[in-house]
Amino acid sequence: MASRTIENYLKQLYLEQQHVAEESVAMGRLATLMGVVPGTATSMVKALADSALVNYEPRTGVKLTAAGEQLALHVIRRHRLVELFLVQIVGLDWSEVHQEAEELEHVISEKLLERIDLLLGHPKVDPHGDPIPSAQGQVEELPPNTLVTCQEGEPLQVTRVLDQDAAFLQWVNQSGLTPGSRVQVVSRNPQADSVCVQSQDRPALTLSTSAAAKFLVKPRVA
Amino acid sequence: MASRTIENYLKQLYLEQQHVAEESVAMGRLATLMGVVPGTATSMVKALADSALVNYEPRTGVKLTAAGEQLALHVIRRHRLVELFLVQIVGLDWSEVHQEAEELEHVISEKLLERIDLLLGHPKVDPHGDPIPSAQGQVEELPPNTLVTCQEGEPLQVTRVLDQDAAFLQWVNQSGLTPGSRVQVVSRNPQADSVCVQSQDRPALTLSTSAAAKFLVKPRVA
DNA sequence: CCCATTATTTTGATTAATCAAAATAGCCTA
DNA sequence: TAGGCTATTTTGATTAATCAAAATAATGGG
Repeated sequence: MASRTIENYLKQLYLEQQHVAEESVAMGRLATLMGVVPGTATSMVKALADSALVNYEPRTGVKLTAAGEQLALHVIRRHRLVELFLVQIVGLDWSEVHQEAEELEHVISEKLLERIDLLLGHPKVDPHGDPIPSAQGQVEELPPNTLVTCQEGEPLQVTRVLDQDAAFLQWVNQSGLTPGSRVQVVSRNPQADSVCVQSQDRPALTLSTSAAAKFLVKPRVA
Repeated sequence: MASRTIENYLKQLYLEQQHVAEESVAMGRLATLMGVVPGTATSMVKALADSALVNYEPRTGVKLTAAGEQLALHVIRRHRLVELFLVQIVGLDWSEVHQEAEELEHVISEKLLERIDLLLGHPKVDPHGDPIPSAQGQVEELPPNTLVTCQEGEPLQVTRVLDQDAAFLQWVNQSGLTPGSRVQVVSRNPQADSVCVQSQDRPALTLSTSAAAKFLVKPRVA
């Protein structure tokens, strides 16, 4: 069985790959996510590569293999089921369950996990709206909602930006629509072919429908 | 915070001290309980002694300090509350919860623990009949039941033998009334000053009231 | 009272995960 | 194209927990 350190590296890699358009994750980024110095990430990733859990390109980055992704998905399944369990059955507040699940995800037996899954009625999403992978490691890829397809006023979080053009991404940075930022659609105007978006505490921002379609979003429960 | 290894050493020491009449636990015994070679136990115990969690007499044995006992009791509280939670709320079988609790006891937050305690209505004993220490580390020492004071027919487990005489202990070994064995009182005869006891699948056994009083027992829930 | 058996302690290595700091590679700019 | 900056990798140490095996102490029988 993978150590909890390995499980955490795989999990972070999976989550990072989700909303980073580039295929592979840079070592520095991984080190930051894991809260270790870069050298530690390098040596850990080499070990993961030896176990065929990741593909590692020195000086370029790291990417999960199919096996690594499966393992990551199982950890994420545990995490998200535990979160929902703690909210629904135990009655903790959804804001405190992430930290708790961070530990529990590594120690819960398969048996207990499936019992929890049953108790919750095989749920599809966790309290944050994130999808729960199946026991077979399949994720219900949420129908990719964008700033164009989502509901007006719904609290959202940007998950991914589908355009790699540098100038575009620079503008994204300035406008505060980077992955992770909290946004909501204020209004749409089909005649003007525009979408008005509010990002965090910034002034509202109007962009074209085609530009808005480049932003994948997910529902936010905060 | 103590590592989970330290928590486990302290827990084992506490449990062992419970039903061993001698004050201190021998190193070899501790090593066996922890599933490590004797040398490992020695070096670990030295570290515990440096942290003032145990008193260590080289070549004699080890004994929890007040601080060590407090820590042990907190671990045991976690363990037993988790066990009861898994049976009552999650619906696992009482036979499988020990293993599960063995892991969970180290990672559950104080908050979650108290929530579970509340959910269960501040219970006094776990599914095995073992008392649950309070949040302040107080144990309700169960009134010391013996083969003389318990109910006839009640399923019991021997917890302690109060006579250190070697010949007596040898006889205890032969008769199968060692700590941990499952017994029940078949009948008592005040006139004959005797107690008839059945131990596991052995033939029933009759001993004097004074001999029977040397056996501490606790209720068994199997 | 000495020796053999047994329990315990020492010693020296090992493994996983980490850090600090030096070395190196890649890339961009002047 | 030559520096120079930045990200990455190497190298050498460290810590916690462990084992194997040698050394040592205690105990009990002859």
